[in-house]
Amino acid sequence: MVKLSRKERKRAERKEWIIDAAEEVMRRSGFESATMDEIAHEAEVSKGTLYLYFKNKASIHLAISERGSRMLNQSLSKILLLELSGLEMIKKMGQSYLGFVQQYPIYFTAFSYYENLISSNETYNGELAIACEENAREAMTYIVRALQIGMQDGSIKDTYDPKELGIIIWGASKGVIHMAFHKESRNHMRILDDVDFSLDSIINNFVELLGTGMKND
Amino acid sequence: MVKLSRKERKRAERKEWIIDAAEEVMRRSGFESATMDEIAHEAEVSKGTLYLYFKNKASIHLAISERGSRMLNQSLSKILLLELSGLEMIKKMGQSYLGFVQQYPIYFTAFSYYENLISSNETYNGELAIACEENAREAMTYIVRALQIGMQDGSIKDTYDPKELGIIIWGASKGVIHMAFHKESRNHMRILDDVDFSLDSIINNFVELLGTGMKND
DNA sequence: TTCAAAAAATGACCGTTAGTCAAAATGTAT
DNA sequence: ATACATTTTGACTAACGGTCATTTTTTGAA
Repeated sequence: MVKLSRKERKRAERKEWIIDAAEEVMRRSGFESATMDEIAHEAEVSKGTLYLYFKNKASIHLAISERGSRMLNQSLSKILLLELSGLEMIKKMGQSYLGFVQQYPIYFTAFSYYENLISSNETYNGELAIACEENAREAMTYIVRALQIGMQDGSIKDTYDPKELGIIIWGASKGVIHMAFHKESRNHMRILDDVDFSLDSIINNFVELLGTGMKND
Repeated sequence: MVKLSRKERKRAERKEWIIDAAEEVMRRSGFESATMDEIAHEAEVSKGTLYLYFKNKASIHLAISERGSRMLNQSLSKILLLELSGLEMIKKMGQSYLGFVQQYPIYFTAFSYYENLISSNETYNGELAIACEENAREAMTYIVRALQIGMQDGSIKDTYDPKELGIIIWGASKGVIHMAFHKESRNHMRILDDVDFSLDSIINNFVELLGTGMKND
């Protein structure tokens, strides 16, 4: 049993190593343009080996998304442990999400990609996809928990259903950060060119706006 | 000059015809899976002909996005002509956007796709891409105009910068609709499965929430 | 240490698809 | 009717994701 476990550990390490390589290649070329040959080369294995560890290219992408969402959850979960009002927790989560996106843009790109492909690809049903969904569900529970805390401590209106409000906050945050993020990282999206607000300013105002909307008077 | 114009008109018609076919194929198979051969077959032309009208596959996708964003703008622009307060205009725009997405899901998918690919593909710099950007900028001006009207008629707080608020509203709306939309159209995204709110309910509450946040007290 | 059986890794190969281009078909003007 | 210009065609190429027979490495019993 010990031997099997060592083998498994080695296999897991190798898998992580391949994900590292894939992240690097995708950082350079984007998910579409990254080829399996490139990834294999970067990981210093043959192409065939990639397929011993991952079913196909989409699986590699999913593995990156899973890793990213797990990391994000870790930082969100900590917020619930702080001595804050529910409303402040929600605000903190927004900032935390932004910080995550800024620190690891590759994961944000991966998430966006994931959501676009999920509907059209068979692979997005397997084990890894379920893990991603599970992570997303977990993130949602953190938000809902903070909302419930806020409704209890009186910092957040209790006229909304916390679950529904959670979906709204989650979706809206993603949308705003998506937009603001693209403003930072691209030469395209010219809608935003004649607007010189910083990403932080946009997010802060957004959090303020949502906060006012759900604040208890 | 008249002859040249006729020729040009014919060419433009043919182009629209190809876009129609491409939309149909992508509705069936999704953008990724749609092949140029399929599109050619659907449009009843040879593959080579596609390339006489569009530089490449990405261009066809852009043409669809351009068409969609032009349609959306048309419905947004009408709202500015109504006898409404600025705040009501903004709410109406949100509903209008939702209606558009529900009526023409293919364009919403195209927009999402567009935003994911824009950074990685060369084609997203040419004439069509500029037209898309121009449409997006135009949509933004409608939102900003409504916000300015609202700040003038007193229905919207004037503590925010209208342009910045415009970006926030636009981004947040896209995010919420994106999420709610996927809930409707997919069997995935299981975060949302144990939540049985309707798309309309989510959007209404979102509009309500944002509205409260920017309402003048 | 030796060796054979099992496991892991390899890369030449295959099918598919975006994109090209020489040849064919169609349109136009005299 | 003919010659010239324009448009269309589809066989072809290159590149990529994915496969699998073969080679290399690991393992453990003698």
